Amino acid sequence: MSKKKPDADNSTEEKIKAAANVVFIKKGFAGTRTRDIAEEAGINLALLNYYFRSKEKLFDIVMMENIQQFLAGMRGVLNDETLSLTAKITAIAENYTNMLKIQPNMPLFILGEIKANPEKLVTNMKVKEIMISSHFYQQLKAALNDKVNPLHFLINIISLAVFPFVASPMLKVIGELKDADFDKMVEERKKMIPVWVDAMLKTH
Amino acid sequence: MSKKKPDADNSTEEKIKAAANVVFIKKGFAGTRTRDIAEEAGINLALLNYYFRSKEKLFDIVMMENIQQFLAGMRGVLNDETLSLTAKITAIAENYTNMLKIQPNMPLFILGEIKANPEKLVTNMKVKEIMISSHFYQQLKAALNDKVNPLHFLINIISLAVFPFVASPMLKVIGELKDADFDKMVEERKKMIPVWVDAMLKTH
DNA sequence: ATAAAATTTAATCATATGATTAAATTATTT
DNA sequence: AAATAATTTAATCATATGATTAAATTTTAT
Repeated sequence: MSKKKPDADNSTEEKIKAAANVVFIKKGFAGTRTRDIAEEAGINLALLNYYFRSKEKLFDIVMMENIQQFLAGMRGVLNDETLSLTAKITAIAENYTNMLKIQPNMPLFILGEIKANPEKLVTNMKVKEIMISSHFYQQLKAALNDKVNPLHFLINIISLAVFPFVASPMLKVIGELKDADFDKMVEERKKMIPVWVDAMLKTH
Repeated sequence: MSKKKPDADNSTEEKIKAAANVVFIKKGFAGTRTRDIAEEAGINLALLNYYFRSKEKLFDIVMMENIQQFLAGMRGVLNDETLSLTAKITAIAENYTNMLKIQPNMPLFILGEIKANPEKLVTNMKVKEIMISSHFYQQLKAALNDKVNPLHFLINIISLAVFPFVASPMLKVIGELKDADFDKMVEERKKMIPVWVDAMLKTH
């Protein structure tokens, strides 16, 4: 039962998960071959099944850890009672942008897989509670005087921050953007999104 | 060379394309089995290859027609010189929303497949020309006095209109939305998006 | 050092899936 | 109606891919 290398992290298992993450995010579940994951991890195919039993089990684990990590990052900001609404929006936009600059393929991957299998999200994560019961959501509600469903603004903020990454291949064509130009735009948006959202809020 | 039924539209071919559209949009390229398309079309598998030679060829055709149809719908609005900028934004938001209510899975499908194969878009479509050289884009540029890249607002408008559909499975969980509630929100957004975008424009 | 346990591998299996073929059926032309 | 062309099908092929197995190797415990 004891580990081969109790001092190091369970390196093989982690290596497979990291490799799976890379390949799954790049190709989606259906497009991924377990052999690709094995190669990316520098191990044999059988070893993958030895550790994770099946492609789907491995996928579920990697997927869940991704979402968990994502929510963890956001949770702190959403419930920091010292931050004003505008300050929170700024922090959210920065959080998303910084994360997505590192993992630009994540949103499309997550959205695609949730669509393919919505019940997994419902069952395993408590996204709803984290969002709706957050201090941020209450501030939003207050700012809107019950005139508009706050969900609209949750959508708006996430849209403005995330959509550019989801649509980046198309934007690069339409706008003839190099990677550096895209980065520059995304940085500009970090600053402008809070201003824009403030202006939108004031229309109600 | 003559057709079996010259009066009717080439019904079998069209039936296969329609079926392929349904299945591809639902499952993506990798997740789609040609047998599923055949079944959906009510024909035999071999017939699919008889007409379209291969899965990929069929996919390319269906994909291109989708994008073409989409751009065609937008093109008229973008270049209608009688419409003010705000009127165009209203029309764009309505156009997108109405289209996406019928084909809600389209954006995720298109974005996913473009990511998997960006060069196809570049080669076959002239998205860039249609967008950047449009009357709409010039109006946007004028309204911004060269202070901000107009591309930001192209992104903003599309984000606000399209993202809710891309993220709908997640939104339905977060906001506990039934299909009817989601429809209602989307209808509300049709009216609010132009107001919001106006407010955003005025911040520059 | 030896035994036991854990890890890794090569080889193989079973199935799914894109594609082809040759024959049968249906429509069109003469 | 007969001949020709177009359409449709069942059967089959070839390959890709997820998974398993049994043996080899490496690590850990005694």
